[in-house]
Amino acid sequence: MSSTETAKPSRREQILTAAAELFARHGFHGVGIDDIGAAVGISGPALYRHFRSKDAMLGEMLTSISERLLDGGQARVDAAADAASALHSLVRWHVDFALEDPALITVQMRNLANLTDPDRRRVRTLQRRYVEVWVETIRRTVPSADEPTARAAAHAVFGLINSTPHSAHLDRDQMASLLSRMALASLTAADLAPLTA
Amino acid sequence: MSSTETAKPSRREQILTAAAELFARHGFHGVGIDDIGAAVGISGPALYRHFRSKDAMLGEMLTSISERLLDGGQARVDAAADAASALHSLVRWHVDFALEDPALITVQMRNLANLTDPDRRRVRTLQRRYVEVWVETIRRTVPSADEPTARAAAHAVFGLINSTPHSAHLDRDQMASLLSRMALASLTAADLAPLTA
DNA sequence: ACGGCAGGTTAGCAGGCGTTCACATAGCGC
DNA sequence: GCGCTATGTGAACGCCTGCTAACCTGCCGT
Repeated sequence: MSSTETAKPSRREQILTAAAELFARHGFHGVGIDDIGAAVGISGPALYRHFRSKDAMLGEMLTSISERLLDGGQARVDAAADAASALHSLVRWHVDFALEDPALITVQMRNLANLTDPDRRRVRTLQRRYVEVWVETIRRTVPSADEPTARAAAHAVFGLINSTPHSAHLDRDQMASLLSRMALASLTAADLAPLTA
Repeated sequence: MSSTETAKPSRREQILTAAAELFARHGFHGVGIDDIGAAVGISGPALYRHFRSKDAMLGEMLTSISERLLDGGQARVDAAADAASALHSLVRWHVDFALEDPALITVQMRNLANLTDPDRRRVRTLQRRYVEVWVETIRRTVPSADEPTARAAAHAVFGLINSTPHSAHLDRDQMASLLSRMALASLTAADLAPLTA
């Protein structure tokens, strides 16, 4: 009874974390099964005691991150009093997530193409739903934006926030503050759909 | 004398373009030499008449894009009358570039790690200089931003603009307008460095 | 007319990769 | 104590991939 629940996440989670780091740095195909093993102190084929295949690791990792992102985002929006604060906490949620786990965010951005077909379908569905949460929230705060514009703006903001890993120049709090402010400011400019700049 | 210069860019450029498209979609390691050949109508090893290796293709492609980005950006800044219009045309330059060649931008964002060591050094140097152009321009327009903040903001804006390939919901002009406005708006929020949001 | 070269072809090799196999061993319920 | 299960190991296998080799061919300058 000393540690019935805290001790469980050991190996599997450990492997996933290490693999995420490696995938983020070298790309899925740039990382060997032996590299992942070495990163957690075991060697090579031992990983197959925990995962069915290398693809399964990526699949599980991307599925879980997409689910967490969607659930957390939805929860923040549901809990918000008004549209403006919904958008605010949605931004804050994504920023915190990206700063908390830069490797995972990077993998999700870059390695969708390396998923197995069924895995890719599942992840894309989750991502689409997450985007939908954003689109709705954006349109509630910036009513003059039509739907395609809001969608494009959402993707652009994801790009802005997810660019985190490439610049560690600031400490976490400053970075979070900067990214949040930039994201929100950029979204307020997402109105006036047509007309050249 | 009929076509001494316009006819040359044929094969080499053609291959590079096709390879960029494939690398962007499947990742460097996810694309075979045969795939690239097939994409330009020749088959497999014929590519070695034009490039020394697969790495050399990526190297040349990333070096050239980094040079074009830097030169174009520098030129826009030099030609600008004041700081504000310098930033404006810098944004416009990058946006146009990203919309013109989404595949190249994607490859540059994602496949730095797959470069050969010497190639990576050269590309990183070029990228650093490009970032420097942005940092200086940002600091001239937003004087209250310190240098690390300006640098982080520049990276964030790159992320915002380069997210283009993932969303083709809008036509080119609308997309260019939207991204430009979002980028500029986000940069105006890059002041007030510290203090939590 | 012709020799050479730019550019293409197919066959084959060597290395690396994901995966499996046969085997070891440590903890643990009976 | 004993066997079962969970976990790890090193060797081996088969495939796939980048690259080279040997050979072909049409164009272009002289």
